[in-house]
Amino acid sequence: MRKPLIVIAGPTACGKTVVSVELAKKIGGEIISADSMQIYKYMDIGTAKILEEEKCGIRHYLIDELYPDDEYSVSIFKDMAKKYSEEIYERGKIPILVGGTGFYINAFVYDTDFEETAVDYDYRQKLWKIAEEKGKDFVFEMLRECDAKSCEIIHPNNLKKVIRAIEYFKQTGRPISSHNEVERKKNSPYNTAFVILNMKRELLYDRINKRIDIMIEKGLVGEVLGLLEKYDSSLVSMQGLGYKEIAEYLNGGMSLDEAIYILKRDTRHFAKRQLTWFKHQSKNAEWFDVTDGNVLRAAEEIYNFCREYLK
RNA sequence: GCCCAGAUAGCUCAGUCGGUAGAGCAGAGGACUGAAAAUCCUCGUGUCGGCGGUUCGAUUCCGUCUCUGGGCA
Repeated sequence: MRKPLIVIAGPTACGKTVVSVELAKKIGGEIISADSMQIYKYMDIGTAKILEEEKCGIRHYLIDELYPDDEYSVSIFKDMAKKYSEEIYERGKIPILVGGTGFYINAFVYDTDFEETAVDYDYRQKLWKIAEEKGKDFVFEMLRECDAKSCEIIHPNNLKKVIRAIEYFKQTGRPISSHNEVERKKNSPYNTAFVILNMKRELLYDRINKRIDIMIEKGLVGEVLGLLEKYDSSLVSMQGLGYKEIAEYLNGGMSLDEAIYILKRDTRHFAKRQLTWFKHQSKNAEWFDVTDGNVLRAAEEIYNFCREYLK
């Protein structure tokens, strides 16, 4: 018997947080955040992190658990999420995976195997340097020697992925392309009610723009300033939307207006990428339109949809 | 009122020594399996301001009108 699991996904600013709390109340669920940025402490305004009072007593996991200079990745997420979900089942509750990081969600839902190898940062650095000196194509040809199949899948310009594929081969002696093929065919160990929230594009973009204005009003600049006093701007956490743009403004790279313009634009682009992911990578998902902004109605409909999976 | 400079894609602009046009941004679509809020790929027809004239042919040259900057009064 597969264990019940609820997933609430959707693009940024579509209202996942509020809907998920409503649903958790109805079904006796606890929330696990599938978000690559809300995991970090001190990054509150820019990540639109849920406030304590908004949690309504519902337990939330994987929020505020790491420091901005801690390592975080799909693999770490999956392990932590798995640990928490088991605790939730033991307590007789239902885990609700909520977030916009589709890659993380799939890793958990399909229990993707990331093997035991550690990330080899030095080797990545070395390959990055080779690319700088001899060009991306040179590194791409290096990949061809160990994993020709990946060369058909990965674009030569996508250095990051080319390097990861080479790193994977170095560590395991097997091509990442065949590993991916196996993982992709996996069946989920969960009986998942996969919910995706969406709304009219125009409205979504409008909400994103407004949300960023509110972040600025709430003091995003001060938050980033505080982070920069303690942490390096090259950290992965500091590449998050809202952090890298404001950091650039604070470093004198652009005006505040420019930074805000770019932040809004890039967040819109990000929302589009999320939607593309869900559209094609989230199989058997049920889409719910929340254009009308009626959270209670949405929660009710989603509740009815989920009940099937909880029997 | 006079003089100058503009008016071309949603925006900023390039260009056509006369053969109906192209960049960046916006926008749209897509990929993705240990950096994912990351990384990468694809997509550009629009009365070339209006009306006349010259010409086989005008967005391009000429005239005129309208609008927008700037200058002089």
